[in-house]
Amino acid sequence: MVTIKDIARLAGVSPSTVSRVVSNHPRISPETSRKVKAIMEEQGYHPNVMAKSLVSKTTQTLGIMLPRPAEELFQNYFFGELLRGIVTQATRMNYDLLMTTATSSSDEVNTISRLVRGRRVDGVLLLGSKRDDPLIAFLSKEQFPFVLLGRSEAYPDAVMVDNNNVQVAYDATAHLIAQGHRRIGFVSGPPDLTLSHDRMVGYRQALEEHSLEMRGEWIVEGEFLQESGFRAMSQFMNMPERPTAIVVIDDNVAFGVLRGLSELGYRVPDDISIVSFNNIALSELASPPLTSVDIGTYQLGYTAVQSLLRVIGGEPLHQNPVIIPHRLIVRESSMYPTFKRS
Amino acid sequence: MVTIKDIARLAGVSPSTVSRVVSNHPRISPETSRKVKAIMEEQGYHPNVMAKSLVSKTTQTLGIMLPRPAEELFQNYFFGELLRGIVTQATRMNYDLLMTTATSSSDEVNTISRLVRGRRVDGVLLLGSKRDDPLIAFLSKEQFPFVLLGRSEAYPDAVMVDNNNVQVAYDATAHLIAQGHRRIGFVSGPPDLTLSHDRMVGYRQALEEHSLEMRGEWIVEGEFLQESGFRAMSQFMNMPERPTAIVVIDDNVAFGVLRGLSELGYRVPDDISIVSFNNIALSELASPPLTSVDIGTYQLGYTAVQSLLRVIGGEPLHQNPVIIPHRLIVRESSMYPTFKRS
DNA sequence: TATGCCTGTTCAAACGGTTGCACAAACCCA
DNA sequence: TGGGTTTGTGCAACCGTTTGAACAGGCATA
Repeated sequence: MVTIKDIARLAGVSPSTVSRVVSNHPRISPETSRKVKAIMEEQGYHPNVMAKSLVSKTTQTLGIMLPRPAEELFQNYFFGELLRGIVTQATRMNYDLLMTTATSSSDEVNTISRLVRGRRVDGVLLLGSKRDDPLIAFLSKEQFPFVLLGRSEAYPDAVMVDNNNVQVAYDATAHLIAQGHRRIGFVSGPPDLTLSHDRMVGYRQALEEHSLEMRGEWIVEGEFLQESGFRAMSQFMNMPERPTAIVVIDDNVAFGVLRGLSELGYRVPDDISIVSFNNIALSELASPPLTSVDIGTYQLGYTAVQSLLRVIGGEPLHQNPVIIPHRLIVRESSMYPTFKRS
Repeated sequence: MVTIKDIARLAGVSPSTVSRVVSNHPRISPETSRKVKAIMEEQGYHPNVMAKSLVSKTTQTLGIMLPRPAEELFQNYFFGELLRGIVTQATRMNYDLLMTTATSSSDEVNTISRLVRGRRVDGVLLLGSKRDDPLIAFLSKEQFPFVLLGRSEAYPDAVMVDNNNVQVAYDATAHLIAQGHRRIGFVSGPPDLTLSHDRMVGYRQALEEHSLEMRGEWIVEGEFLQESGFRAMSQFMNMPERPTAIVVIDDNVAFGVLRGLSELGYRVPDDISIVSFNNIALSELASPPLTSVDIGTYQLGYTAVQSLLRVIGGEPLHQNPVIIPHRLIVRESSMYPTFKRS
């Protein structure tokens, strides 16, 4: 392992001089700089990152905490796209990414506290938030830089990047109503997630504003898995008065819904219409192609990193939360009247 | 920031004693240990990771280098599942994961050299390998612990975790032959990837052994993207003598193939049969469900971490490369004769 | 009672850098 | 020509830990 001292010795200067060459200190003579740089190059010297951050108290690393259970997340295209946004922006800004996950949810705070108090990272990105999230509580109390990809009611001062998920769900539901549907169901995600909650609120709001019936049995809560969608369908379709359209919390779940319906012998959108959220690449390739709300997943990740770096740098935020715009992409799965007419 | 010195002062002992309490040194009296631990707890003390690794020369961190272009990878379910295997095993073994990617392919070696020479990580996981990969060359030369998720001909001593991709493709192709197909095409990935190369070899081997015709125009190379599959179809289906079955490099690409065929008005498997690789969760939900080779993606990631930790620990490897078993999952997309008969 | 061995703790150096301060040499200008 | 300023470099302290060596006191053994 070649260190700064080795370079110094070989160049016949002191370690401090080498250090200053590396950091382009203005008072280094061009000649020395050239000589030292040549030797560094020749020896393949890179400053030891640990030593550096020990004195600079900065790591050029962002922590990303995968929520529990991580399994669910990984099986979702959504995650890959989000991660892409995160990695792209972090790399561009010369930051590395440290990924951790806890082995159990009771271990979550411990895991992050290791990162934070061990000064392992300069800031933390929280992917998704529970409605009462101990991680947010911890990071707030520690006054450690973090950004929440999502929303927290309990900590309105937390820096957040999110969609307006109430509006997102409202738009999706309103679209179905505009298509003539009057009985609309909702396949939701885990109820303790802010995301599920917000979308549920939007769905309810849309029904209410149009004075449509809201039935408890038309709402099913599950996971972000295809299975959940699949199971929800056997529940729904056995009802005497079943919905004619369904809002689904996530495309992945919607794939399960489609499969469930096809196994039960129903056709989409003729027998029942579907809209879902996130608009992953495959939505377009489903049969039928899924109507879905594009929530700007890549931009979500990208922006979150941007905000986090701002927090770390102590720069002011223009606004909080940052709301990423969404857009309803209408495809065949919800083209009920039009489709039937044609 | 509370340091070991603060704890020492509050407990009325020396920093070395605190350090020894943390590491459960046998010569610490139970009483001291109790006292110090109480104070650590009260102060929320965690050892500074940087300082620790500066002296221990170990980081408890694994680097994972995302290949260029990262975009392609992220759009693939395959990646999420692989990452899940990696994260799970790393977390279980108390290692963190550092993700980097290069901004350009010329920057790849630089990026990894920063990690390696900066002693930022204890070992590196290389996801996928090009046939002549400068990263492998670099890591080999540096004698830095790394594991290749894939295969390298140029560096047979590198530690590798891989499928037998020749056999994988052979099995898939042989299955089509067994179904009665005689004209079989291949939609491949980027030719410089070992993966594409190996699967191409397996495909060729199967054809050869059954004395089937091998036509250059029946082979198309593309990216791991749906678009590639889509485009390949317009090429194939315009040929006077087109294949009756196609082997596709990846499920994601196969989705594009399916869409292409459906837009051109062909039915699968009646008009043309499809088999592909990786067996991502959605293969089952495609229409028709995709025949695909399950390559044990999760296990691939999981095992790679295991191997890497073994290399880092200087433990002997039982075998190299470690070959993860695969299994052909036959679904409707290749059920040509059966399907037609029924 | 002197000797050696535990036991529990402290001391100080080391890990590989950064940086404020000191200082010598060169330069400038009156 | 002498004072002040600038320029280029070195010294030494410091970041927060670990760890080998030293050491003081207690205990057992001969």
